[in-house]
Amino acid sequence: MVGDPMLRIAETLESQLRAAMERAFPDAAAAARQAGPGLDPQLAPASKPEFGDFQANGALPLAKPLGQPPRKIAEAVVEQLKADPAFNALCQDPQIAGPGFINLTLKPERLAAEVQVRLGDQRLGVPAVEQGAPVVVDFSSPNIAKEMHVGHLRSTIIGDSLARVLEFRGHPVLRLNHVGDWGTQFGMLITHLKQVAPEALNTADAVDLGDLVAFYRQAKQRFDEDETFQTTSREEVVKLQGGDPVSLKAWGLLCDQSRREFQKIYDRLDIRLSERGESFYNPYLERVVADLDAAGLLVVDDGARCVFLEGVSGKDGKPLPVIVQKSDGGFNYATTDLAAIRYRFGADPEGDAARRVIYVTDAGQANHFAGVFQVARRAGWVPEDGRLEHVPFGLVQGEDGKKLKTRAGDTVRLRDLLDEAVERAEADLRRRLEEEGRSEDEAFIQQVATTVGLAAVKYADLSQNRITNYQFSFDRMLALQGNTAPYLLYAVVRIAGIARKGGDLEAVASAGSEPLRFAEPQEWALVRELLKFDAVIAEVEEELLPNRLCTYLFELSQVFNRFYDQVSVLKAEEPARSSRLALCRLTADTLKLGLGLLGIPTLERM
RNA sequence: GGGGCUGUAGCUCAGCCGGAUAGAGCGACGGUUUCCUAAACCGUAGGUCGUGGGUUCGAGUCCCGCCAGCCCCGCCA
Repeated sequence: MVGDPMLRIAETLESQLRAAMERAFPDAAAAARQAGPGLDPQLAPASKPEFGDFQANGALPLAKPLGQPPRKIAEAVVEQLKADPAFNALCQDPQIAGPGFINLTLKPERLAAEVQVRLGDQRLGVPAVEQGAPVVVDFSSPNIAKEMHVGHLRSTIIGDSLARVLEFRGHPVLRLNHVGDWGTQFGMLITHLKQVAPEALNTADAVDLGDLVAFYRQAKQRFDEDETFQTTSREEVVKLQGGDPVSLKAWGLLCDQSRREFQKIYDRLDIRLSERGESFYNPYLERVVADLDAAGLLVVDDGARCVFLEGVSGKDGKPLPVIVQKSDGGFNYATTDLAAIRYRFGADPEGDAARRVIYVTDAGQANHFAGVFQVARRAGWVPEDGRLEHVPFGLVQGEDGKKLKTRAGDTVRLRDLLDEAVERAEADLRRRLEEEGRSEDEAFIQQVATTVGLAAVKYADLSQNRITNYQFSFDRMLALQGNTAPYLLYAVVRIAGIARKGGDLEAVASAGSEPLRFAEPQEWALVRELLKFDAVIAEVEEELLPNRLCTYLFELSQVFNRFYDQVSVLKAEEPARSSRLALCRLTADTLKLGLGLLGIPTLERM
């Protein structure tokens, strides 16, 4: 078990700095400890490479209380630091800069040693947690009888990536597909089909998914316009939820059909997912309502059973309700979500015993989840140390800046999007082959086009901070230049090329090799970039922001491309050659692992 | 009316616990290939961080007001 070298260095430095500050200013330290956690060295990664590896800003806030200029304070701290042999073993002489920053640069041999450690480590310096309670990641969640469209892409890809990161860290992850297979929509659809296409309700594959989508649209329209249809649909839902065999059979057929279509998309995108739809929680709904009642949280209002939220008021200043049972007796999505929360945190045979539950849905549902989470907490269904998190992402907007709506008909189907991505990647590849006079067989072209096209789609989505809305654009999403998946894949390909031309990447990673020797600034830049990986993974695990990983991998690729451009590897003399090969090896491993955590496979040639 | 999110270069976006001269990509302009894949590299131009206050040694970042866009607000999910 290697631990997390860079993180450990940061912690070591922090405690050394704190000790130095306390020796320099014992009175201030005592006072700070009295008031709170004590003196804070404010250690942070250096904001610019020329400042070294770390900067400590802790001298500045002391200027006022101590009545001394901050640079003088920094000098006193530095003096104490230089008296610490452990510090001197780690760092070069600290520099004081600007108004009173203390800049720290790690000793080169220390950095080289860290690279060496990671070369021999499968996990590249990222520690594995002890196996603990499961983490539930609820993502993708398409609706039965609807086709997956671009809106589902974000949830699917972001959720998958978060699950991969959590799994890599060693958490047992439950990837749950909370498909919309229950509720009013089925009442609508079954009622409509009974009238216009009854065969679809008792014969498998009597209609295909495209037809089903059309029927759904018609049913939705009738539901919005026709009060009688609305009532019949609601009755149908109650029958279904009550276990009526005819309704159940029809429902089962519809689900099977959609499920097969979803699976095709998941297979293409290499998404692993356990289906556990809304219907799964049906047997628990009554108890949810009963227990809310027993807890004294339930209020009947206008015939509906509600829990009124604390701290959230609606139009008239009245608290906002979460409706858990409709006036017609039917349950709705809030009830299902409550049952799901309870089940996921619940103890083993009747639950998942999770400690962290993550929902990857669009930001439009933020209010809904805030309400449901509050009710679950007040009902006592979230354990003390349980984390219940909504991971919202921005809406996919049309060219008009408005939400892309299913009903509007201008939705881009996910399968069409993926097809287009692969086609564009293929056309681009064929053009390159032509220009470069290369000749490749058809299998190679298909393989590369598929990988590049799908990677471009995934990366386009993941590389953006998920919280902001984005305007859907084929050109932007499928761009193959700049900060895109192909740029990262290309860096891997370049390293594979070095290996093909005689660079032994296996040997440099074996134990007992010569110490690494670096001299060029491009080498040091790459070393420093490589050593950030573990901190990035820790951050993604905590913040659930895959774009941080994307940014890192892009920067690593940039630094590598500069290195590759300006420093030759294979033609270098020893020991530079082996040391550079080692950097190539670790870069490739880091990119492969990092891209893998984004759900993107790499290539040897492209 | 209430609530949430967003507003940073021509466009699309990063910007971590408040830290030094606000960064990328695209687009524009100019350059680099007898050498490991040029899907690359280097350079130039481009900014009142929506706006007005406040907090403090220091604010794109925190607090308040305002403006703009999007989303949500009782029996759809």
